[in-house]
Amino acid sequence: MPVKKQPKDADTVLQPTEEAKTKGTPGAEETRTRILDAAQCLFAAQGFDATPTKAIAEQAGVPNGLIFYYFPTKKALLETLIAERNMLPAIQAIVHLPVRSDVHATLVTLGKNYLKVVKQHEELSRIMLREFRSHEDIATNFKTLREEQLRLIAHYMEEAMRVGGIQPVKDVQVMARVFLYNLIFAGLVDSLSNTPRFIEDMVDLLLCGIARDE
Amino acid sequence: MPVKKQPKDADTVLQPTEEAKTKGTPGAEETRTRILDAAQCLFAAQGFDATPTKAIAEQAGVPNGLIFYYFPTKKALLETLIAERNMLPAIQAIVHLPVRSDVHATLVTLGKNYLKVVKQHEELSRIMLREFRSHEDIATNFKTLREEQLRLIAHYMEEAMRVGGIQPVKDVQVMARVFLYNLIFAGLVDSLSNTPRFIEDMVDLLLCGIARDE
DNA sequence: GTCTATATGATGATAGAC
DNA sequence: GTCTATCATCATATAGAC
Repeated sequence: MPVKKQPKDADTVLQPTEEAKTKGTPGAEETRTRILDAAQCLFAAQGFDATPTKAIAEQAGVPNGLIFYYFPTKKALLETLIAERNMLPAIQAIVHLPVRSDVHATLVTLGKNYLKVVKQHEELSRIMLREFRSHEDIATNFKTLREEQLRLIAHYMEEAMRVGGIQPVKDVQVMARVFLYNLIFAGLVDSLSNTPRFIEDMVDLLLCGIARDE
Repeated sequence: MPVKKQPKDADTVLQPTEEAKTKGTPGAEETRTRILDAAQCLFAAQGFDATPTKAIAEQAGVPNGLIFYYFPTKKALLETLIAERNMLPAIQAIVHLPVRSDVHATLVTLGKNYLKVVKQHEELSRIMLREFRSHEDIATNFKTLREEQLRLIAHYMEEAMRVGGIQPVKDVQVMARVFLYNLIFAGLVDSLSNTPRFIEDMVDLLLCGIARDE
């Protein structure tokens, strides 16, 4: 059975195989990662069902059979991707940045950073958006992720407006939701509106034109 | 070769087969429709690649081989679905409704009607959202559809605010886009926020709290 | 137009040598 | 851990009887 770990950070490897220690041999961990990388890339581009394990093996540079040494089934490969490569930590990092007194600028920065994170996790996000109807666990993960993001963003917005001295016109929850949904859709579907301009316009709209260029 | 028509409205059938005229025999057109219905249902639930033609045939109550009498390939079946069952006419009907002097109420009605149309075309919309990355023609169709909807909604909003005597804070284009993207996402992904309350809150936010209960 | 039987190829997964 | 060869299954699509 393969070593199943949650390598959040690299370098936290438990027992780097003897060969990997001494020579340039790939090592089990790197092979596993290469398979995951290839699967992520292909699942995102063609979808889970349209991607043969053979294609994954080819892109990873390993024989087909080796995939099933590291993952019991093709589906487990998908589930591992979703479980191990979570974008939530990156979002948390963003909302821990300090807010400035300029609310508009703060929210625009938040939007740009958020879109940056989505782009960095684009393949995984696309996979989730595409497969969450077929796979219960992905649906759950996706939903939880959205709720967590909503919570974090709403909290950040609240803080930003408190510091900026702005009385929100409406519940911040609604603002956060409109903000989040638009950025997800803009980032994952309508790549054309993926411009800084769109974010500024949206924040402008959310803030009702006030607090601009404070 | 099968009769390829674009039955926008029913009853526009060209030559109802003799049997269909006289007896209760299904008739070619109905068989074709049943296959399309089954495909639509299954593609939406499991995805195109995960749906065998055999499953479509079973759900339609026809033998597997008959599918390929009406459609040359499985992919053609998908393309026919997208081409023949377009939701744009329904959207056009919505934005031809008269605007009232109460802008808030007008936009809330627009939102509710839009969500209703999306729900009526839910299966097709889900298919588009899921498959547009793999099929060029679906991507094009999807994009065009979004742009058309954006145009229609922006125009309708402009009219609503002109009649309501409200000076829009920002470009109506931005408002329309935020409105549309949120409703698509709410309707197709986050079914929980698919509530009248969400629409009202969103319109409230878009209108900056003004024009409420005029 | 409808149905049965089947060709042909690809797929996920396994066995076992190294 | 890595690799080759292969199994069993199921997929799309076709041929041809009715």
